[in-house]
Amino acid sequence: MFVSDVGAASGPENPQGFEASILHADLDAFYASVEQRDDPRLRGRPVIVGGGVVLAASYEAKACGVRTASSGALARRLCPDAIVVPPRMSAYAEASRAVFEVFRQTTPLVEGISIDEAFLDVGGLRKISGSPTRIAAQLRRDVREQVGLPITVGVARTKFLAKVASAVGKPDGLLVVPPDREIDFLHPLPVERLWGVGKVTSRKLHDYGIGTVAQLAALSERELSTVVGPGSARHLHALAWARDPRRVQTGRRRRSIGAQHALGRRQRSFAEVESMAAALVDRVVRRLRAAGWVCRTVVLRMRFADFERATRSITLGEASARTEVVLAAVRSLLVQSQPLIAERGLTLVGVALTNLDREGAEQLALPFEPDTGPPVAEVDGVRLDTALDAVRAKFGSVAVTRAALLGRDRGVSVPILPDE
DNA sequence: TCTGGGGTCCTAGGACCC
DNA sequence: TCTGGGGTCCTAGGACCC
Repeated sequence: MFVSDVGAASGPENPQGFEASILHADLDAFYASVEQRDDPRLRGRPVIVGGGVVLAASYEAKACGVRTASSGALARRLCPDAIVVPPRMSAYAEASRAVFEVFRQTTPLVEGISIDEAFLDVGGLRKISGSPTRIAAQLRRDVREQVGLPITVGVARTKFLAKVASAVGKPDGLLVVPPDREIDFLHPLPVERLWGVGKVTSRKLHDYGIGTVAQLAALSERELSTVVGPGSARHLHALAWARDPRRVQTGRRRRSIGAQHALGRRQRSFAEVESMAAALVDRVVRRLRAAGWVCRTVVLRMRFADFERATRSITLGEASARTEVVLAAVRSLLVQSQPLIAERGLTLVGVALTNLDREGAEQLALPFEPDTGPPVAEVDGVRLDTALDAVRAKFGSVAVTRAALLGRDRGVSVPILPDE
């Protein structure tokens, strides 16, 4: 029904402004494909990346019903022949860099969405590189030849349609949605294809008798808002009628940076939790500094035995990338949350830094904190970097008062909270 | 089935300021 | 005794995505 190969794509295209010139390029089963590329024995066989939870499944494994994010136990039951390999994050990061290099050879207008997908605007390239469809086909060949990975590309007039097109075109495909076929393409699809419809919204819609995009589109925005609220209604109604004015944006800056660690069901002492949080802080501020950022808000993420989540946050008086400042904030949030943790049992602890900003070098020159070098201490089985020890040595504790964090007290001579 | 590790965006109430 | 309006920031939570 729709163009799915280059040969069929050479028909007349629409006038400027209505042209399908946005590409959504999405690597297929990315981590698993990298593994199959690097180990010939894995080719053609079901491959699962990750142990406890499936991070990626090759298409051979997907054929057995294995899905990303399903539990490893279930995956092995569904697909006993699958080869399970541990993730090699640095290999994926390297592959991603190479693929994005190909993207940028194609057009400077590249908006990265994640490690394995991006939008490309090729609207102005017709004279140089040909039609968007031709460019998309060439891009797929280039990625295959230069990086050795399969990639699916969706081509459409809007980002959302391009994204849906690549999802429908998978694996290893090219799908073009011509502007005059958009509604025909979109309306038969299940509502879950709409960006912003997950588990909760999907249930609400189905309870209301809405299963397809066409059914959703038939509702007035007002009626839809009684089902999903005004914000979602506006957004979903627009998408269902193929309205999506967002442009491809280069150089979008990130909003937060974080690290987290699942703890399992075993009861942990508060000191143990604290040590893990300190290790997370260590990791995340290193990344922060390596990127040349400072943060102003520190968020403690928690998940409990019943899988409910909670966050607690604190905004600093002054942006910082200093380990001891972030550590003190996290410590204070942990102390604040201690009753909650004691009552509900912690199964995940995470630290996120938001309100990010670029900062000058003077902020990064720190009195006692090497930016590199191995962690030197081990507390409760968690390796810490020297900064924490320095803080402990200096203050006898890594907790400072909230007032100090908020910048109302200056310097290091702040009152210290009791360690217990 | 029993759950990892990274993110984004939106909403809403309260504090605070003018 | 009765009592405005608007704006920004902070905090927390919810939903969603890969």
